[in-house]
Amino acid sequence: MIDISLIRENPDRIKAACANKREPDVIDGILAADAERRALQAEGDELRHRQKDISAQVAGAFSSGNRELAESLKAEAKALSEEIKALDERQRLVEAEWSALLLKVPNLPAPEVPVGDASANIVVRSWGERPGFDFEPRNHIEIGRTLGILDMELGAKVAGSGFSLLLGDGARMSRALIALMLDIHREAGFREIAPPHLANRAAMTGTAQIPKLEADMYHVPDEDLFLIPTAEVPITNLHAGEVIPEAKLPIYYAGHTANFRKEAGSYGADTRGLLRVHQFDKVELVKFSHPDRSWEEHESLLAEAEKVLRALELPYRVVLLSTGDMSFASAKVYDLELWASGENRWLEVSSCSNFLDFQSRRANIRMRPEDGSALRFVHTLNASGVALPRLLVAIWENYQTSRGTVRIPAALRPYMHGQEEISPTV
RNA sequence: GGAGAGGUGGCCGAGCGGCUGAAGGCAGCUGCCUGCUAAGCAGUUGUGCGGGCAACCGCACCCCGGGUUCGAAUCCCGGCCUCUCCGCCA
Repeated sequence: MIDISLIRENPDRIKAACANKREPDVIDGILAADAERRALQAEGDELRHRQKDISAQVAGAFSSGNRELAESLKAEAKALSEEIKALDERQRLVEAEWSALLLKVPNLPAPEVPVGDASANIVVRSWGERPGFDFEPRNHIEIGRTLGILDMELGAKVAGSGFSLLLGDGARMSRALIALMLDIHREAGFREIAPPHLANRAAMTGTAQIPKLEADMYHVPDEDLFLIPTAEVPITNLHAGEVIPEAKLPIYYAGHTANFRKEAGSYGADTRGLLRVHQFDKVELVKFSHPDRSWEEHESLLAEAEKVLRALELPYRVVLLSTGDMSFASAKVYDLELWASGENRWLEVSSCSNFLDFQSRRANIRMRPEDGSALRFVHTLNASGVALPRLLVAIWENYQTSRGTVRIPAALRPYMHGQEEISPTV
């Protein structure tokens, strides 16, 4: 969340950020609640001070045998105690309102982020050549059906519409890609994590899925648990409530999980095949950074995600998202988009975000500086490295042949026992 | 799922309902001392909120949330977590 003192000192700047991020403006409500909260606390502290003082005199009065004085002090303290209780109740309500509103304020976009909607996004660079074909390239749904490696109907049969099901070499390729990606990241110092696929409400609030995205997550009511929409949630919350010694930073983690998203309201766009499904695998990269060095860490994190696409020799571009297109919690986001020849368009396979101290304030993740100065919030970052379904789409569509087969990228062959091609299964 | 034990500061560990933000030890920091290392002596070392330019002052925090009481780390209730035993199970 945003530092309350920043809101007090510069409300207009926060309001502008809300507008640019297309988020409702709750700043005036926060300022009002904040003022009331502070007044109530000052009043309560003063009453508690007096109450403590009188209480302390009770024992003395008793031991010196002055019963009457003791009883009158008790009565006085009792009256104060009731006054305090009433005040506490009001303070609790005001504070609940205050913090609920505070959780709805988005992070501030970094200065270099273009203001506007998706049309203001900037293509930072491109890599690789789009493949040429001397035939009409097919899309991944046709390829999947022909090769017997993807069956959306079966996914719908056992779970529902929007659940994919990979078969045979499709499932194998998915597994191989996960291994390849984790190996790449391990090489770069990312510690592998296999976290729970469910997370509690506190964790979801810490990384800011709650409150904004609560309705988009699958929920287990009995335990108040949520199926994770990204491994960012369990991994970032690994250090929730901790104070990390400065020397331990930065910390890098990589984890593979399934991810679950209702995708409510997104019907009509990208609904075909693997482009937008309710459950998908992803390798996620998470960094805990020294607060003074997160911008360098952001660039190197982007480069880390790019490694995967380069290893697989897939043409991609890097897009700097505008204020209106970026996520609630982020200060700056690069998207990685793969070219998919059958879809004939770019597909987002990774978001690489710097959250600065936005998540660490919520999850209370701090750093103890070596020079003994005050604790500071660390910075958190994450990137997909990368999402599986659209990666499969791009590989199948870009590596398809006129014979109807799919060549396996060279880097992936060692992970598939040297297999070079996926052919139709009978 | 059933039965029991327990959750105190960076760590270990004490704590008759009041003078305990919390003994003692360890670790850390600062001085002093010692020809190196070690030892020794003295002091010091939590976090958050509110107020003040500031030294500082007030309040809160002994897993979390309620309750009893003039007063709770200490008593009562609920929850969470850890450990042991039994049952069940990939």
